[in-house]
Amino acid sequence: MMAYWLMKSEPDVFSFDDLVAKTAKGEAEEWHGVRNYAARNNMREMKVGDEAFFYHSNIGKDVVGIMKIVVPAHPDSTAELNAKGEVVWECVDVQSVKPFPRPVSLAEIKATPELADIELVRLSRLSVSKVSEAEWKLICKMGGL
DNA sequence: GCCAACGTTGGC
DNA sequence: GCCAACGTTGGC
Repeated sequence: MMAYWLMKSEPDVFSFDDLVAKTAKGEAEEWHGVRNYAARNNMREMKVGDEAFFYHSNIGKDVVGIMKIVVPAHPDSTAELNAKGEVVWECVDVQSVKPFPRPVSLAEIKATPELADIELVRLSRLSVSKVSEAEWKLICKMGGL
């Protein structure tokens, strides 16, 4: 079964446009740098073909587009090993699917009663969160898709 | 720049 | 295993 996700990135570090440019060249982006177990566990659950919202945190604070998982969870090449020499941190690889004609802001999401339970709001510090099918469809609609 | 919400660390 | 202290994220 297909699942939906939301992944945050600070656009001055890596933006949706950066992902679109990479995808246009036929490359995928390794979503490295996640150092939180709940976020990692979510990435471990992702399957190739799952779709995720790209959220710009700090700057913009809006959902700007859709991406897809193209490689399932694998060791994060930027992560250090733990004391036992084990890889603790993992990441998936993603490519862009399409931008939203109109970005959906965090303020709009918070102002929408149907989205009151979305993890983006409920677990505000989690950088990789789950999105229900109903939430996904509504946010796509709000974004003009 | 501040602060709330959480996660992590380390002493006991 | 508990909990205080501290660090980080991210919105405001």
